[in-house]
Amino acid sequence: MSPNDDLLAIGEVAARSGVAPSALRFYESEGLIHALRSDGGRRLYEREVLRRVAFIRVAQRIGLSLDEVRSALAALPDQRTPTSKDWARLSRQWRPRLDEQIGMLVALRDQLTSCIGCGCLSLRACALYNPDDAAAGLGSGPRYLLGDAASDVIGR
Amino acid sequence: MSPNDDLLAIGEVAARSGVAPSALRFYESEGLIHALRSDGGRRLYEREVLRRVAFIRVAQRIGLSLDEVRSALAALPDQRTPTSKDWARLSRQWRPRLDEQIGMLVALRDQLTSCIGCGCLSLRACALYNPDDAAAGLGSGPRYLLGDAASDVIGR
DNA sequence: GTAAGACCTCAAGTTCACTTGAGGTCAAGC
DNA sequence: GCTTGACCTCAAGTGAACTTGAGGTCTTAC
Repeated sequence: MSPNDDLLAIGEVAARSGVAPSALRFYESEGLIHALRSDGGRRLYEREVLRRVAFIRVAQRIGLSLDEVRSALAALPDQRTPTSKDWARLSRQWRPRLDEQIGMLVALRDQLTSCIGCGCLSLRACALYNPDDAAAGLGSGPRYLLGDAASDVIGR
Repeated sequence: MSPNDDLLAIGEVAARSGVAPSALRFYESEGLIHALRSDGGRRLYEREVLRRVAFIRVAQRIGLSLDEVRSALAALPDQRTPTSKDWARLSRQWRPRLDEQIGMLVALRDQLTSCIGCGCLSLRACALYNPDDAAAGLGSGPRYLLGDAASDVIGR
């Protein structure tokens, strides 16, 4: 592999994408991006990787885990460089997710004054207390989500 | 402390709030809630704790860390049981945060088709790539946020 | 030709919000 | 009186998404 066949070193990709080199190595270890190697063993990235990284970061902002991102990326063509149509197709899938998240927060906001403001803040009756499966992107780690278990009311 | 002066055992609080006993102990260790003790050393909770726990969980849904929740709770009166007015005052503070989050997601959605759809997905120009300080609630752990470092564009 | 800096690998550490487990105590019912 | 189940403490583990560090190699510029 010749050293500058329009390929980027990891530092360059890092600078251009705003993603740390360690993160890029990590993404590679996770199978999210791919790099060629120089004779000396250094990573050489095709320009395409910038779009891939951008995709990953935006997907994360929307609340996808890297696992989900990996699945999404798996839908890209394997044997040719993805076109912008390919990327558009992928990102269109975010739409419902975004809509859902927005709806969730709006509902939360609408309930906020009336619900806590009124002093009920109950666990059964209060709409604030029905996160359902909508806890995407809030915090990390194993966690029991509020669900059927929340079955009582605060007041006597 | 008499064993049933209208106080709740940890299991009861757990069942009523939907929060695991281990989490309640954890919250206590973090100074978020407080418990009296029985002669035998068991935790006895005042009814008020249910509202406190509810507050904590809702705050988390909005994206606050436990650290922030602690600060918020510090604003509650120390010497008397908080009234619903007190709680309302606290939760009103969530409003701007919620508004901001919603705005962020809406902007993201609005940009989505035009931005990725058009194939630009650039790092400098694309609105998708200006998370600023708005990464609240996305994932965990130390992480470099996209910022000034993201300073280039994908296309040549 | 050599010094500096960019890069390599691999293992271990970090944060958050908890959970799990070990080893033991307390309280209620029979 | 004894079993059972709820509870106790304290230390260590978990998962995601990385970062940090140690110890070493490559490449470039002078």
